[in-house]
Amino acid sequence: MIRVLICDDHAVVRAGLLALLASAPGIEVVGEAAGGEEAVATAAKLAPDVVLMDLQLGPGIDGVEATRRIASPDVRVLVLTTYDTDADVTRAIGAGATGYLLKAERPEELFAAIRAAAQGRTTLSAPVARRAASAPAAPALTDRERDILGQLARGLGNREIARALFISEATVKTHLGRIYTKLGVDTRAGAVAVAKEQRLLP
Amino acid sequence: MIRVLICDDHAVVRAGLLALLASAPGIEVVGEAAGGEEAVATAAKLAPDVVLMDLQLGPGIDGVEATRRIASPDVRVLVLTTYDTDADVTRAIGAGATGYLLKAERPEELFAAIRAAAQGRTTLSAPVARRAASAPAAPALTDRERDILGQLARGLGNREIARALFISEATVKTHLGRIYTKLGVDTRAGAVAVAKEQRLLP
DNA sequence: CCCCGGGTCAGCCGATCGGTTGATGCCCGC
DNA sequence: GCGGGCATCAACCGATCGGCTGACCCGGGG
Repeated sequence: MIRVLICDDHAVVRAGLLALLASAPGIEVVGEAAGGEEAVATAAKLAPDVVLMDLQLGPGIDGVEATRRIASPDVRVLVLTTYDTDADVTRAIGAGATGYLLKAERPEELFAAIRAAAQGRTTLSAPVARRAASAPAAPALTDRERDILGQLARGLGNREIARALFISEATVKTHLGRIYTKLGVDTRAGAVAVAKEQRLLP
Repeated sequence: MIRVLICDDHAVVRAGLLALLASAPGIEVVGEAAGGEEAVATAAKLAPDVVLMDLQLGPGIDGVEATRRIASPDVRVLVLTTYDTDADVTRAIGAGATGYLLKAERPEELFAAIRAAAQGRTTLSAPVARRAASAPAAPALTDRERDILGQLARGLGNREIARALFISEATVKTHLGRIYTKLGVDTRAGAVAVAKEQRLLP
């Protein structure tokens, strides 16, 4: 039996997955977690074979960070989430996830992915794999650029962003220019829109 | 038996709900739908007592519109979704939803809400009801203001927005000013951030 | 009938933004 | 040890934005 731990911040979804996986032969749900910290603690205690991990976990550490702390050859992490933006996929894989599935996938795919993950084999949802192949060159913002973008999304002006981050206004403008280029926009409003769309901000 | 139709664009979630509701006494799932149009058609054909409706349904008509077309004294619509923004709640209730539940709710609450909905009684998730009580005065943008906001979120300048909507630049600025006031911001970037946060745009 | 909310438009102002060019310092990998 | 990516800063420019005041038209409800 493959021992599975479910991590999702929505109780209804957890219960649904629990009931769904009960019908899957060879798979046994041994525990649930509603948040990142809880997932890390429960995974350490139960030592499951596979952790089904959602990326959006409300307050506390997010699914990527939880994945980073849990993933190991003994405990595989299979991401099961709604979105398939470049940023999410690359961050999750980078954090050590053994697979990346979309909730839109058919349940049989989920079962198969869990079994594959238990053996250390990676599974990517079709849309994810397809876009990974025809990589449109991911923008990949730097940490500092994300900082600026975060302040920008609060509606701050350049002067205010500068003060908030203890740098000069000139530097803010430089970073913004590069952000525009990477995101393919030319205004702050457009940058915020893309950032929210691509889930580049927490 | 209460006959239930499940509408959600995520196959895994549908399967989960199906399995979960199978364990609820007195509740019987008679069908599934992955999109708005499909939900309307299936509801018409099966005449379920309650439709479990997600608001985010990918392409096509959204959950609110589907609710509007389905809701009746014979077919109650119970919204089951992730977000609880003012805009979503008011639009759903306005469209005739008999209840508004969050996926974060405990499964027992879901069962109870389905039974309540079947009898025409309204159920609101605790967080939803709480905020409805202490109403912080919903902004409520006009149709035209939403139009402007939509173009703004594409990163367009005032001149471009004006051309896109066949109005003068002056009018765009007037609308923008009112949008800022209603959203409690004072820059276009801030307006886009709030719009995405509050899910004011499709 | 008149008022009011929503949409439209105008002109003016100072402040801010976006683009450009150029430069310095740091740390990492080859 | 040297290039290169990253972060930092400067000065300049024209274009745009945000705030303001005032105005017109339309449609519907009191």
